[in-house]
Amino acid sequence: MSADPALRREIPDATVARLPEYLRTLSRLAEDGVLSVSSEELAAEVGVRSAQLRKDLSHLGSYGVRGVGYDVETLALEISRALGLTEDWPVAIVGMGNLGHALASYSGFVTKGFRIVGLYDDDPALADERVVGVRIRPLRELVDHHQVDPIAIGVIATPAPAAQAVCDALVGAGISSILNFAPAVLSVPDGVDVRRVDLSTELQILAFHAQRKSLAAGDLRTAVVAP
Amino acid sequence: MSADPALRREIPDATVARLPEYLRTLSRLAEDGVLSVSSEELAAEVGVRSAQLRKDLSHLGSYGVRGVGYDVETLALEISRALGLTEDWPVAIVGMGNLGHALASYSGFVTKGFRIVGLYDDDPALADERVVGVRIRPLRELVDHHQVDPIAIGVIATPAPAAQAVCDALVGAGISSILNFAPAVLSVPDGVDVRRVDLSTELQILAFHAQRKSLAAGDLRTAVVAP
DNA sequence: TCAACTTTGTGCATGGCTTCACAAACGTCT
DNA sequence: AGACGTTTGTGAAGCCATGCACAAAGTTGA
Repeated sequence: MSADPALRREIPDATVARLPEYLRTLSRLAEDGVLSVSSEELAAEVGVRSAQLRKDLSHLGSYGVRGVGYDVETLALEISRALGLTEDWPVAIVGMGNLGHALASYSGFVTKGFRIVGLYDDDPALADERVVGVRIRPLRELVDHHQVDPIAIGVIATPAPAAQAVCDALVGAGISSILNFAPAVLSVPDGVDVRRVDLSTELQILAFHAQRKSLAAGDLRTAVVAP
Repeated sequence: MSADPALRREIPDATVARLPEYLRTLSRLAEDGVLSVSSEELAAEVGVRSAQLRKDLSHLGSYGVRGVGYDVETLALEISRALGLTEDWPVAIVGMGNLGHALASYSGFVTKGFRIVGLYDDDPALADERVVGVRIRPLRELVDHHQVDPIAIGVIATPAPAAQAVCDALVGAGISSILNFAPAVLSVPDGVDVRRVDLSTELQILAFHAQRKSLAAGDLRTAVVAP
């Protein structure tokens, strides 16, 4: 017998990025009372090819039954395990402006797997306000909090100029997983993971494709440029 | 002489996704009074390899000077042109809960290139409220608005169950670029671009890496599983 | 029990992206 | 004017991810 492949082998980043999507869809199917799905059906729901789905799942182990498909509950559990969602991860949000408030009350957060344990902002106007049952505190209190009740993931929702300083504070406190909503590139030591979510980057990518479409749709600008 | 490569050749998706980052960094350098950068310097700022930066830029044309580097202003302008940001794109946001409010007042929006022209929500409690100078209206008024004053990009910030219906409404009105913040996979006809930003997906990816780190750091779970 | 049918798991080919390494091109200094 | 040092732009190689196609493995029905 071999050990769980999820814990031994390397899972490609591209696969990891798709697992949350599979999990979400499986959860919805489970709620709808669906007991079993084929790779073809699940792939159609998620919007990927069935071969890709099967290859992705093969990195976790072999949880399907040939001729039948996958048991929805089992597969959801195995993906949860692979992602590390069988226990809750404590999350702190720094920067409680509009975005911070939105994130704190976002339903996705309450989803199994994550728990908000700290909200931080140095603006005195926000001090002691409560959001989803957690009190907003000044950032300097984060270190003490982390020592008593460890924080696994730090979310930065401050304006861009403050982001690096906040990041340094988080890293200094010993937090090594950071989700950054500020439009800034953070420099961190090795071993710290940063993921960035940036609204304006996404808009700009959409603008690029929109421009291509409008040019392709008979706009004559290319012809004007060429002699 | 050939026409602008940005308008004739295909720019790889991976490159397009990095251009906004280059542009943001160049804008910051320009504000700091920097006139010229080498690919090495700019790549270090952005966090990519210099060879990658040069290859990315080569898809736009040849705007560098050998032995010197790139003129900051010129390069910023050319990237703006390639992304289609030399004119403003009208944006509408649907769903004005916490997230919608945060997006509307997000500074990234006001950045050159985008302009909020419509805010929509069917909740009567929000009707006629003004955010950043724009009045919130019921979604059914979007079609009329779009006919008078075209909307290029639609942003969906509703809860997941409403997302597909809102998407259908946007597509029906003739909008073909959509940014989706709801945790749902949208099905759209060919020719419509959808980009999704999902908080919980990002958190789950972080959780995966955090778990790997904690396992690698001497946790004995793998040893227990193996015989 | 056995044949027919379904669906998984995966070797292999294909395509795209990243990285390397270097010639070509430019400025500078003598 | 010419040699030298620097930096770009790009062919070529390597790497990773995707998609194809099929054998293996399971179920169903007779």
